[in-house]
Amino acid sequence: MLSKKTQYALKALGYLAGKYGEGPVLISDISKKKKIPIKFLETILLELKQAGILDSKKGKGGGYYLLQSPKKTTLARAIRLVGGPIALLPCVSLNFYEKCKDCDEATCGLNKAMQITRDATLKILEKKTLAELIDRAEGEKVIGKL
Amino acid sequence: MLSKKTQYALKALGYLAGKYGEGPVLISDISKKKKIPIKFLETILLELKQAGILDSKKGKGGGYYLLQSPKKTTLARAIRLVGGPIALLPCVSLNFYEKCKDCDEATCGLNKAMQITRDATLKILEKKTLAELIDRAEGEKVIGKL
DNA sequence: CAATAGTCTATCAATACAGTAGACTTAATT
DNA sequence: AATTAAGTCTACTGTATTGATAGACTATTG
Repeated sequence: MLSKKTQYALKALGYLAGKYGEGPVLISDISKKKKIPIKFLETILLELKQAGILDSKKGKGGGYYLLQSPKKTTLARAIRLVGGPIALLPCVSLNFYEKCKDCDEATCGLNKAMQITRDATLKILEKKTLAELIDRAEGEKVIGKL
Repeated sequence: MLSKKTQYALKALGYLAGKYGEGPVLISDISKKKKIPIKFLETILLELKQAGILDSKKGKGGGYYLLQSPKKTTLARAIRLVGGPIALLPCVSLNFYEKCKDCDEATCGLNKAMQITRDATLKILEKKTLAELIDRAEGEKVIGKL
């Protein structure tokens, strides 16, 4: 399960994707439209900025916006940035690998099964992008432009 | 990420799969071989018994054993029993579904992406069984028999 | 009856998760 | 320069979940 934080992050990114090219979007706007507690959202957006996928402008007329076209950022990347590993076990994680103590990966059946699962999941999450997160009721105008 | 509990459960089940048909296996045996804290393991095995995938015998010569051939129990089932949902979001979970408040599943991009991911994951976990968890260094003798 | 082995009840510490408060900085507008 | 709008930073806090343990109890075998 993705944490609430990760869910909020993806929702917010989807919203920003729908507004890509329209300049900075207010935190409070995202918060209202996506029903995300504003203070929590602040910390999430900041984290995404520091990770280099968002940028922001301070002061009047400020807000957050995607640095790149929504199609440039995969869901796998977004999830990893705020939510950590995608794999089901540390010993099969590509980005957060940790060796299993007391079990030989070469012969461990669990390791192999989880590796295959991970590959199937990644095949999708590395292909899908923030553009896919745009709500189909709201974002029709933008989707064509990408 | 699977919880420690789920990992332990899968390891234990893999071990029992390797001993299928050899009678009851001691908790302490599983604990030692798979390096699982014995008291924690006790509660896990009990849970698996109550869920109907293991059975046990008390007293001398007792222990735990699989009720059915390892090939009869899928990894998806085992994971759900002790670890809960496999899907990444409640709103795309088949067994632990919860409606998203404030978001329409028909148009939500996130919902759709996570549904596709879930399907890919399940396609594997519903096919793989406890037999696949048998350590390839230990279980050679048994695998042929299944 | 003694020894063995699973079962039940209760509890605990540590961590992660979800969320909040408030002071502070930066930028645009008047 | 003053005002206002907006993001940034520091520091909490409560709750739930996770991972684990202790000890008494029950059932079975020889």
